[in-house]
Order: sequence, then C-alpha cells, then structure tokens
Amino acid sequence: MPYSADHKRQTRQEIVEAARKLFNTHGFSGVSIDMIMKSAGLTRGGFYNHFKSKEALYAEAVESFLMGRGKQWRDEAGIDFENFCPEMAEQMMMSYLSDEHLGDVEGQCPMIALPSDIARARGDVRLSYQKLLEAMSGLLQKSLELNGTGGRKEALSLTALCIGGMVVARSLPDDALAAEVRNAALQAGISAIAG
Amino acid sequence: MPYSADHKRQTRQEIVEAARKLFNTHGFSGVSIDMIMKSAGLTRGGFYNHFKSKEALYAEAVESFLMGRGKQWRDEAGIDFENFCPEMAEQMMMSYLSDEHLGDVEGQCPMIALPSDIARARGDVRLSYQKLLEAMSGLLQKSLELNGTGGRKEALSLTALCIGGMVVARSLPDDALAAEVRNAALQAGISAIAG
DNA sequence: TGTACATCAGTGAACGCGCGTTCACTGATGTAC
DNA sequence: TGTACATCAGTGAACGCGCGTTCACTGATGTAC
Repeated sequence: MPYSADHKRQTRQEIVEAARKLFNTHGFSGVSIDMIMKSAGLTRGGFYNHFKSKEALYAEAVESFLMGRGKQWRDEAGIDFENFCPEMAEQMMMSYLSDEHLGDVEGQCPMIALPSDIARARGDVRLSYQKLLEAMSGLLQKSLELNGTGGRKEALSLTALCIGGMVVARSLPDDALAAEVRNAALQAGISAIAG
Repeated sequence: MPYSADHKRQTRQEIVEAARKLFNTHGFSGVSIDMIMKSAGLTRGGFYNHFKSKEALYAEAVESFLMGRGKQWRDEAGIDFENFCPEMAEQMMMSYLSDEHLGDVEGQCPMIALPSDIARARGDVRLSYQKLLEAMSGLLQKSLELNGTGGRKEALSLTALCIGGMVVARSLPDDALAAEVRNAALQAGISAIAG
C-alpha cells in the first residue's frame, strides 16, 4: 500500500480540525468545502476520499471538540477527569463564562457556536452535540456530588445556564451588556452551588 | 396615489410575518426570498419594493416577535405589562420552558431559534436580538423587584437560564434528556427566586 | 541494492442547481376633470 | 356620475455567482522481485 499506514488518517484529522475552526467561526452554511480543504492545505477534489458528505464532516468536527480543543480548555482550567476536586464545578463555570472563551471564536465550545445550525441538522450532528452536553454535565455532576451540593439535576441546569449565558453574550452587540449577562450567570451558578 | 393608503404597509407586514415563521423554522440561510414571497402570496420580484436586502428583513422579522407573536405568548401566559404581579417571573419561566414553546417551531422565541445565525449577522440584526433580551429580562426584573427576590442581575441570569435550557433542548436528539434539561432549568430558576 | 509496478491520496475541471438581486413591464387603483 | 390619466405595487425573466458533488487523471510512495 502506497503512502505510510497512517498518512491518510492524519490528513483526515487535519481536515476535521480545520473544519471545526471554520464551522465555529462561520457556521455550517457559511463554510464551503473549498474553504475547508484550502485551510487544510489540500484541494477541493480530495474531500470525498475522506468523508461521505459535508454534513458527515460537520458531525465529526463537532464531536472532535471533546477530546481535542476541549481537552486543552479543561487542562488550562485545571479540570481533570482522573483527579476530581470539589472546586471543579466552580472552575469549569468560570472558564466557560470567561472573557477568554468569548474571545476565542475558533476554539470555543461548539455548543455555543453552533446551536441553531445543529438544531436543524441531521441526527448524527445532533448526537455529537448531545455527547458534548453529557460530558460537560457529567463533569459538573461529579464535582457537585463530591461536595454534596447537587446531583444530575443541578448539573444539567448549571450546564444550561453556562451555555445560555454564552449564547446570549455572543449575540448581543453591546459588549458591556454581554459581560453583565455572563457575570450574572456565573454568580447565579456559584450561588446555586454554595446554597 | 394608487392603492389605498396603507395597502403597502399591510403587504409589508405580511412579508415580515411570513419571514419570521420561515426564519424560525429554517434559519437565515435556509430560507430564500422566493420562499418568503411565495409564503406571503406574492412573487420574487416585488421584494425589493419593500426591503433593502434579505438581511434587513431578517432584522425586522426578529424584532417583530416582541409585539407580534411574542405578545400572544405573554397574553396566553397571563403576563401583562400593565398589571404586574409577583408570580409573573415564575409564570414566564414556566411558559418559556414549556412543551408548548418547544413544540411551536414557527412561533417560538427567535432568541432560541436563531442565536448562532444572529451572532454572525450584521449589527442591526444583533440589535433586534438585544431588544428581545432586554424586554424579557426587564419583565422578569419588575416581577422580582415586586416580591423582593432579586434585581437586574438575577433577571439577567434567569433569562440566560431560560434561553440556555431551550437552546440545548432543541439541539438534543433525545427528547427525554431534552425534557430533563428544561425541567432542571425551570426548577433551578424557581429555586433562585424562592431563595 | 536497485528497478518496475500497483495503489490510491490528491488534483482540478466540470456538472447542475439554487440563490440574491436587477430590471423592463403590466395592470389595478386613486385622482382630476 | 363617468372617463382618461398617472402612479407604483407587483410580475417574472434574466444576471452572475458560488456551492456540493462527480470524475477522469496524475504522481508520490510502498512492495515485489
């Protein structure tokens, strides 16, 4: 077999990563296959050697966040799957609702970058969204259980609060109001944990 | 002047209303001007007699929710600008996070139908989004102040919570999980008001 | 070790299609007389 | 009251464009001998 064993696998991964950034920035229909392939250093025609369709790539790009850019975010915020600590829920919310997250268009969580696109997409794309949500909620839940301030229900509502705060903040033209919403959401989340 | 005085005004309003429903259902790029005009009982060519561009109509369609379909929602839920009552915040949250709201794709709040579209749109579209947010948050705030359980900050976080809960619910393929998120958000909101 | 070959990742032209927008027109309607 | 006219809301063909996808090809690379 020509080309090294994992050459194709690596190219594919580069396409997924380029696509994730572009989708995050411009949404599903704002990105063309040409843009994606060019951004990955390739040409249009090769796309269908790797993916069934544009939408199939979309699903993969969304899901790739969990163990790719999302893992980086968790690492930077000191959030560790293996080594839970009681303060983790608060750390996660602070990180999720931070200026840095709002400013990082390419690297942000797809749950806030793409929700209305995804709500209208095919099943596998929505399944990718669900995996992200379950991961985030699951992490929060473990932390809440560890310090006895909540369970699955509280974790789900905190997840909704974080996503809602960021989704709203990204749509508002008034930056000061956007910051106010994020801070209000963060404080409400922290209060909910404390109380 | 030919045609009655407000004939054009009424036609324009019908286009806006048709557009609002279509955008809510299919998103900005999922709707063509042809679809909108056909849905309003007209033909493509007349569009530019009424609007500068597709995006200008988008901004109007989003904003039209506030005093159009949104007013209907408020009336049905017993929410009254003129006659505030302490329970209004809870009523609003119950209505916003309800099965009915989730099921009414055409009539739902544009803040949950279109957030990622709008985050990437031009300034006037985002301004329309902001007007909806300020209206919702303002109503909540008046109610909270009336029974002394919060102010602007609490109103903003409750708004984020409601929007987040619905945005997430609409994207999840698992209906049971979607309902769980909405219920968790509602209970968290009610707790926040009570506490 | 060196060479001929087979594979298949990658190329780029081409396809059909639908879109936003423009434009010359048409014909229903209010007004002037 | 009745008619000729001017207006302009609405029509539908046409425009240029970019898109997702297909396809015949090319050429870099691993393998067989």
